[in-house]
Amino acid sequence: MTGLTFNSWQAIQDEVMRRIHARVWPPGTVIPNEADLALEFGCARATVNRALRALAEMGILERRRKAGTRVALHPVSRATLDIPVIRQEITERGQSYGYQRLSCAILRPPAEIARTLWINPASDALHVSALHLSETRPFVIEDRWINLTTAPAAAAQDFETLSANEWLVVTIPYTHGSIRFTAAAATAQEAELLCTTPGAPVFVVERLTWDHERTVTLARLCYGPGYSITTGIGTPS
Amino acid sequence: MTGLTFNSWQAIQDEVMRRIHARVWPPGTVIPNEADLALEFGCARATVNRALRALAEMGILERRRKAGTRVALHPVSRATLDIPVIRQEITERGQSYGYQRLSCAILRPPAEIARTLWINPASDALHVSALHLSETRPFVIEDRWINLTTAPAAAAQDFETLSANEWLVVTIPYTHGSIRFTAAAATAQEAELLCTTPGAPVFVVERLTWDHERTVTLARLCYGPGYSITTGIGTPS
DNA sequence: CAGATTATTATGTATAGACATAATTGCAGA
DNA sequence: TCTGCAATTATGTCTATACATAATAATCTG
Repeated sequence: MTGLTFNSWQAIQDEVMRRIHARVWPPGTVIPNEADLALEFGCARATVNRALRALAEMGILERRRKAGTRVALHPVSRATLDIPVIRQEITERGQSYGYQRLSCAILRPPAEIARTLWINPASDALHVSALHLSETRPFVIEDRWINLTTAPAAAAQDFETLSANEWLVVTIPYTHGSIRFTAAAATAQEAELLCTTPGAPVFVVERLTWDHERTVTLARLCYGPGYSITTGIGTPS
Repeated sequence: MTGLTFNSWQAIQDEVMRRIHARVWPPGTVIPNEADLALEFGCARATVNRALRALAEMGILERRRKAGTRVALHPVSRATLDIPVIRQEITERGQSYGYQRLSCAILRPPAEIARTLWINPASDALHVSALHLSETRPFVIEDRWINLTTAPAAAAQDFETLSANEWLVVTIPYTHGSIRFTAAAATAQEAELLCTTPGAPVFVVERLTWDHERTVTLARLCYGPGYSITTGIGTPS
């Protein structure tokens, strides 16, 4: 008996975390139910629910109706990354942003692109490639295909001064998507644009976005050597 | 007046999303307050709060006390990645897992490592390097330094059959940490271990974990060519 | 008029009670 | 014994009300 009453959901969260850390509730343990915990902590069940739900969202607890709440066996660390618009990514580092369009054309996409975008391989799509600069130095190559069925307004744009990256976020909303991170060797063309040598390791981000049932755009962002993404993990506490 | 009543927080969330998409509330708009929305939707304020809070966590809305709730200007896409234990990462792909320890020794860490781990450069730390295999093929090189002040029990382990990766998660808890993703060129040693050529692009993940005020471990995971991390973005809807 | 103080307001959170829902458990019938 | 239905149970959620808190707006004072 602690005798103390925890009256905020944060305090309850901390106490639950403390017990998990202290191995009072080792991984795999089914912890007492909400009603019992509420009684022990001297608070309402809703408050306990709030605390446990937040921990479940972080991947520390696993909850299932009727089965109860258990401490996750493999506490996978969950990292949330914010992927800003490229301009923002650069200006947030206190550097000046530059943009240079390389090409913009409506053309027949390669078979693989057509398949990924779920469009008829015989129909056209908008292809835009551009270079984003940080302090006059090349930062990232943007190679993008836009589904004109979903975003017909894109055909009227030339993306000469405004990047497709920015135009899309303020014009064509998306409901969901997927993102992929890889390391690749720079092609001859990429190397030249990024002022590096062919075969140099580049960080590649591929994004595919959807608006409900339709694909919006497929973007391949190719970051030069030295680029890294950093974020925090674990309980922000 | 819609006349319809939205009685679940999910329905309210959907309706708010619909209005944002339909540009009824374009980016930057301050939306009506919770009380008014509750009245309009015919539900309790707590229900509206639940819906809006979830959207704020996703980065779609920005909320501040008194100032109100506004639609985010730059809807940064937020991706949450689950970083599992390496064994799990491999077995979840339906492949067999193999482990091979390369070295394990208590020694004086390089200056940079000591600084990152916040330990006295004159004191020792535990260094472990290992190779994780997927279907007998090299998958990732683990190069790790463990702070023996925080995890003294690690000194008694030889990590011959159980990887430090797994031993740590079940033995030494951590409260928070940071993670970094980069592309790098394989060194001669890394190339040999990963059965590739020196200079080949490798995907590098660096993780530093803390337990309250003390560092626990610094791990560098070096994934062979072809490796990629994929995750979803946007509203899981 | 500047600066400090107070009022207002929107979000944040707690509570008690109720009902909804999913999933397990156990019982009953074939 | 196996199958299927029903009881149980823990989480999930909604409501109405209340108070806390932070930040802005308004007001008062030197």
